[in-house]
Amino acid sequence: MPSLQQSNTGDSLSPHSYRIGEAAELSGVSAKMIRHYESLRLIPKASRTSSDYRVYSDKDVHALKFIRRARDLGFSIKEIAMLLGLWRNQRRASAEVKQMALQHVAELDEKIEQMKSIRATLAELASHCHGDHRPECPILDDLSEQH
Amino acid sequence: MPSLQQSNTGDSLSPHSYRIGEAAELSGVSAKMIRHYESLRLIPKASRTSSDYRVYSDKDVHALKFIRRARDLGFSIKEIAMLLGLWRNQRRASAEVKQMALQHVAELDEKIEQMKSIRATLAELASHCHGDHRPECPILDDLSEQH
DNA sequence: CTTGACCTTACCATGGTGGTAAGGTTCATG
DNA sequence: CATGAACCTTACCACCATGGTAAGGTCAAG
Repeated sequence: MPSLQQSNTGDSLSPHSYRIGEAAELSGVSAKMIRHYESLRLIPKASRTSSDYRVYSDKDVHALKFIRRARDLGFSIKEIAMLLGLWRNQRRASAEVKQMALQHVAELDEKIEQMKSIRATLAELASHCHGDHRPECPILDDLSEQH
Repeated sequence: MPSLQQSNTGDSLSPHSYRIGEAAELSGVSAKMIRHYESLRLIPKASRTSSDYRVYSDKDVHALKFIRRARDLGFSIKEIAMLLGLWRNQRRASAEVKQMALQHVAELDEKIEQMKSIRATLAELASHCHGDHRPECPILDDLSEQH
């Protein structure tokens, strides 16, 4: 009975309250990870009902979506902590954000190049492998050679 | 003093014995990881000196190099376990190996595409960000939008 | 005999996520 | 009002691959 249900009267007039499961569904971040992010102090401690259930506002859900999106874009938790700081900060300087994004792009480029190179090596090895019942296999031969 | 040093008489006539540090240096796999691989049964338990030091042969070092190379090519421990099995197996069938390699190539392709897409999104966002002292920042705006 | 470089085991950390167990709460239905 | 389903709570353990540290044993050279 305490406070939570704000009467589902159909109107979605601003700040609803959500329990963790609803917040998870709305934000796309699992309940598990919401608690985890709280423990990492990525998001503030949620307020609680009298029975200790976590309560989230629309604003909280919004922040969770922000995090979700940033994770999808490959930002680490630490980077997201910084982005959230800049986001919440009124006098946020776009320079910092841009710099982070560009650095991230550079890191991605490096990883992509690495993976492409590995991919090419593997594909090359596979192309020389008969792939039948015969024991000869250039892939294993390559692996067992001295590099 | 027991048994290990096989007299460094310059000749590299076959199976030398190595302690874990040497095996690590020769194979490119850290001592830490050699022990780890042993605990995972990826490699057989090393024989020991009377003072419990692990002892490795040239053949062992060769296997470690195999593992190292396979890791460099992005194979997981489980995959490497399979590859090692096929490698050590006389009647190794190249079909299995080729199939693993090609599947790995396909997974790499998928990951590369994902990363490229993320990279493009980020670069696009960054290109619209002034990157100066102004607070406007399309990157943060995108992150905080509903997706 | 001491010193330093090596080895041993056993533990903890990372990052991001999933699972499970054991218990409390809320609500609808019988 | 009692029961059960669906939710919530905390506290653990797991992955994968790797690095670190601590506390101790061993060995060769000085």
